[in-house]
Amino acid sequence: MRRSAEEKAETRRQIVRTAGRMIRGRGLAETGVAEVMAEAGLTHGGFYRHFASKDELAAAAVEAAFAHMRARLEAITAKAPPGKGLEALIETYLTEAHRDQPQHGCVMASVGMEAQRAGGVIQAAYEDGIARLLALFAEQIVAPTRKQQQDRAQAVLSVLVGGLLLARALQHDPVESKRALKTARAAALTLAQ
Amino acid sequence: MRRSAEEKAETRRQIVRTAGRMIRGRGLAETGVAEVMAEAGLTHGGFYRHFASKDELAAAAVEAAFAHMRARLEAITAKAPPGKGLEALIETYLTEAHRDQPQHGCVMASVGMEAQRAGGVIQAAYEDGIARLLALFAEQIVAPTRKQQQDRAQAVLSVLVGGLLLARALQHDPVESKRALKTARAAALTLAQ
DNA sequence: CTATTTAGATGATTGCTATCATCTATTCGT
DNA sequence: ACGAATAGATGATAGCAATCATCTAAATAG
Repeated sequence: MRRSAEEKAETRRQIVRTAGRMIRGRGLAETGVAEVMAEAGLTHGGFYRHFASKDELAAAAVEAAFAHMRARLEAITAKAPPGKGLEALIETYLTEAHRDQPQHGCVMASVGMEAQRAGGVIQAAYEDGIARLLALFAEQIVAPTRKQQQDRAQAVLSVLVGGLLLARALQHDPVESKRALKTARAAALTLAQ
Repeated sequence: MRRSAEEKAETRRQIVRTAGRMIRGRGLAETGVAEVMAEAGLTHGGFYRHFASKDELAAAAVEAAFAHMRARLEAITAKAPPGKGLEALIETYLTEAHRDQPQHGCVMASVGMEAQRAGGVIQAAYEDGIARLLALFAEQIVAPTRKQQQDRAQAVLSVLVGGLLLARALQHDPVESKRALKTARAAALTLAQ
């Protein structure tokens, strides 16, 4: 059942999208090739027509997830009033929706250490994604020097990720978890300036 | 080759300690029962004399790792000059040593989301560990009200974990990685007051 | 001192996962 | 239109991991 080049590319995108969701939602090791293919409406056999290995799929998924996030964040800063871009980013990141849906959220918060430990192409895609994310944050920060912009971007990203992780860890106590989100939002704003 | 009750307890401690190291260093899914036992100087067969399942071992390992960390951190605050306890905690957490040795470090930073997703006893041990860690931090924070103490503890823990994660993600660029540690230390100090 | 218990070793077993060989139906180059 | 190429399906295969049955030698109860 051969498909056209365009159909193949769309299939590939679909596989990558599905893998990205599953990896963030269930973890790298817990996501199997066959499951991804089934979820994408295919069987496991055709997988290797698209990827040389599970690792290459995972790397593509990490890359795509970061790219998708950047696109969303850029759209948000574009819509925000001038000078309020970073605030908008912070508000978007530290929400209950993001806490409750890791499968659609930040790779760093869902599979950070796993991607790091994986090594090879996965780690490379992860590290690249982080670097670009940092750059995106830095752009939105007003500071006297470039160095200070970058410093603050690092600080802000740190609280965002740590705050989200903490909010998830406290999820069994909804009040406490919401508090963690709120506290982290305030902290991020403080560190931004 | 039956052992005395004392020997058995020591063997168990050894298994838990080994598992804690391996789980933090390599990940939950990547750590096998047989490997843990081998690393502990035993064969895989005796495992079920000590634990009902891999999950129970993992839960025990998470709990022990948190307990060990609390003990270390409490020792550090005890040695610090009065009023400087939190500063000492921050300095200890955000070091290159901690960045480079996840197998001896904070569970939240090494297997946070994995433990969360695992559910059951592992998740329970993880969430309990976080709660106690937060309490330990709160104790060291000087603030007008208890609520403010807890808020700041949440904020500080968030930067610590996020900062460590970021420093690890930037490890390929040692300068940038050290900068992330330094920035996060400064941010944590700011948020503490 | 003997009988019973059991820590740990050995060796299945079962189930899952990544990967690959082969098949088939379709599409594209010519 | 026709033959080569290939996307995806079907169906192995190989390896690994968790769990368990059984065995053994030592320790403890009586």
